[in-house]
Amino acid sequence: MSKRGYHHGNLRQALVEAALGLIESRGPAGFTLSEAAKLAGVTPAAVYRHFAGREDLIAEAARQGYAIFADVMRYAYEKGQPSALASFEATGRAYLAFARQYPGHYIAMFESGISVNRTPELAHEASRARAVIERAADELSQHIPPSKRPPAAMFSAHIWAMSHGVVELFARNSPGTASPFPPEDLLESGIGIYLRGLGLIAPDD
Amino acid sequence: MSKRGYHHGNLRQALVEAALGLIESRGPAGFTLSEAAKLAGVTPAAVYRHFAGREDLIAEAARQGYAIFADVMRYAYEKGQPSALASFEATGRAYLAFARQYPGHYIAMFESGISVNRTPELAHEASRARAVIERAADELSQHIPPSKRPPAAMFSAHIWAMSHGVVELFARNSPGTASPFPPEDLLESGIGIYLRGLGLIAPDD
DNA sequence: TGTACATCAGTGAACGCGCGTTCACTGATGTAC
DNA sequence: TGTACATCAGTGAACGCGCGTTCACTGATGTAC
Repeated sequence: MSKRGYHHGNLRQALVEAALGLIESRGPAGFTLSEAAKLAGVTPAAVYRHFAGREDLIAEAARQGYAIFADVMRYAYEKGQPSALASFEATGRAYLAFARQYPGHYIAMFESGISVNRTPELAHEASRARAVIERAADELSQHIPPSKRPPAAMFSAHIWAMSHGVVELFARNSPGTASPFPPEDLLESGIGIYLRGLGLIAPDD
Repeated sequence: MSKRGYHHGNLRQALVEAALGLIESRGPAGFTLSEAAKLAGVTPAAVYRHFAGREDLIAEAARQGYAIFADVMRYAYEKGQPSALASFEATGRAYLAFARQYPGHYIAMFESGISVNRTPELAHEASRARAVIERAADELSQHIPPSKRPPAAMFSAHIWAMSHGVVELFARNSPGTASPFPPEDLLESGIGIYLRGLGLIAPDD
């Protein structure tokens, strides 16, 4: 807002933010290159100075989302240390917190239909995020007797799936469906029951 | 295919099926009224003899999806009777089976962005499906001591969330992400661990 | 400090396209007599 | 069985629209001297 004139200053980032706003308020299909340009106060053609096209803009929005996501998860993980259990639970909560706090990013990442391998940068950030969850799961799995220990990647997948399902089904103001419980409670209790099933927390809470 | 001529015969259903095919192969955004009409061998204008518009066609596709879904779930439920546990597990499996067998319907129902309350018929079928899952959860919850029994709606929500998450993250040929495990195994083991956490199946497999 | 100049971010007009939707129409079908 | 007629499913042309993308351009900015 400070600089006004022929040159924008930081159009690239302004476009990403406009795109995120549109995606958040109108859904992945409601996003339009032209409208993002208009929101940024610029002609559609100007977008091509910074991005190869429409898809490329979405990919960058998703990349920034994965970057934030990975940071948030890692922070939660570290805060839970040295307890493997606390770390694991914290990353689960962080997942939901991220989805609520950055809905535009979340949609760009998971609902826009763009491939995680579209650009190397995007793939890199995505795998960084995945690595945090898997490390948390791996440490936790050390506390299960090896004989009955499921692969760590499997229960990180379980938690990821439940988190994602809660977000998609119950955390969105999805039209017409009222959530029966606060999504935070739903996820927290779900993960709790799951961990009890793994013998990682006491059955008699 | 039997009747060819000026009148189509059963254009309404043909349009729904064309729409489902498009949604399945191109995603919810790739669906186009004009293209569905073309696929059905008809002018776009003809669609308006049977539907109020584009959205209305999608809503009908979703409605048919919920109708099948409810039937499939109920069948699984009944097959598992009189064991509450077997019924519950069967509905979980049926969820995934439905998603795989009717991908077009699944997308129309959960990813097209149309509200479940868009038409009374759609809302009706959707609540029928929900009722089956909730009944299965309710019966199962009878086997938990009342003092430590979570609301049935809560763990039907947990299972729904995990199922949906598995479908969205691991059961789609989602571009660029390879599933670490067969989704069926993932869901089966996830539900197993969860039920163990509720004390509904023995901790020692 | 002032001038000449290269750079390159953004303009504005234009494009071809497919979209959803409308409209007056046409002609196949089925029914009444 | 044959004819007249009402019905209404589908036609075909047209619409206005916003889209993503291209192109030659312009003018603000920053640098060299």
